[in-house]
Amino acid sequence: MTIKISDDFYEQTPDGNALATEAVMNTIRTADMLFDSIGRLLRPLNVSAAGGLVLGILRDRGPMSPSELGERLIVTRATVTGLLDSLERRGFVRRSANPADRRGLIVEMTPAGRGVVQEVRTVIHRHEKALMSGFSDKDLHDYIERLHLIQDSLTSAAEPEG
Amino acid sequence: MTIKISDDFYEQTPDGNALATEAVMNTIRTADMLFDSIGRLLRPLNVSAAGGLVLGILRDRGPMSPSELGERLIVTRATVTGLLDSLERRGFVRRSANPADRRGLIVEMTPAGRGVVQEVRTVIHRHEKALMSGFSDKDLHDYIERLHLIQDSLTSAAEPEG
DNA sequence: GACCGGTACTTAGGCGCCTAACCATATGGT
DNA sequence: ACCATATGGTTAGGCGCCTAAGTACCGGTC
Repeated sequence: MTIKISDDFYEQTPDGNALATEAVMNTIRTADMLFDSIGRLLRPLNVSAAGGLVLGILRDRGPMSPSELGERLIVTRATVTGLLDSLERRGFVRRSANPADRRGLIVEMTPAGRGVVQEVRTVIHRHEKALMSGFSDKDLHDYIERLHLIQDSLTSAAEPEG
Repeated sequence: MTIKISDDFYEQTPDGNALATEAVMNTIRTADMLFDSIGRLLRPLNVSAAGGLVLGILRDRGPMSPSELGERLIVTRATVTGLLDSLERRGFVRRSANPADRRGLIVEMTPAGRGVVQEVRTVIHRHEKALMSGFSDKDLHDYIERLHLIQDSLTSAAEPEG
């Protein structure tokens, strides 16, 4: 990501569909705004949105390897290295050797991390609820379903012989 | 952006709403997948998604200042500097002095940029149309409307005294 | 005509993401 | 045992984004 595109953008070509274009652009733009708003919310807690996710996973699932974190976050191991560097610098997380596999590490939260993760969660869930307060449960359901359809469409497009 | 979150993620807190959380997470995830897919599509053309947008705007609107580009893209001028550095390195864009204002620059496409932008547009619009082919126009309309509602909600949350 | 606040762009530094390449270790097959 | 291959993590380099700070210039005021 990230780029939002003014509404007036992107002339159509003959083989396009203006509504499809608008749907795609607005999905990206909305997500970007959401992500930014979460980042701003978390800033006072000294955590990034991505860092908050790492802590949340660690809290729910307990200590795990960087690789497993990467799988859950759906990012590469290289990205996890960077996230952990940052979280470790802030004292929220600790890397230790995995006694069962000398290549591997085990990542666990420190007490400081444990303290911040609850705040992160509370703040974010409150934010999400407020943002979506204009939607009924049915609306949200339909909306989520459409997102899933798009995701499916993307997945099958990416791996045609999946 | 960017982070996608496994579905099983994020335990709820009492003042949250699981559907709202899911809606937010899936919006971000979907957008990220969309953005990635566009990036992959554009890679053979030697343009990034953001670069493609810059070229598209320049094509539709003609030469303009970096500041105006930033407004249209909704990014800071610093970001535009980087985008233009990259596009200029690839020979798609040229910066020249603005005779009317010695602080300012004018950005315009080179012939190479003009050549690539049509390809970019065709490829992306075809992609978007294919992705959304399972949706009726009404579906797309409703979907886009919901995205707008979320954007409005975010905007009013960001500037309470707007 | 000197000054001051605002505007245009760049630079520096940080985060999050990626790919490619590189160690170290693990593991399965012969 | 030995080698090929696979896996775990890091590093290097690139992109896109940001904030903060710096330089250059504009325009209006006194």
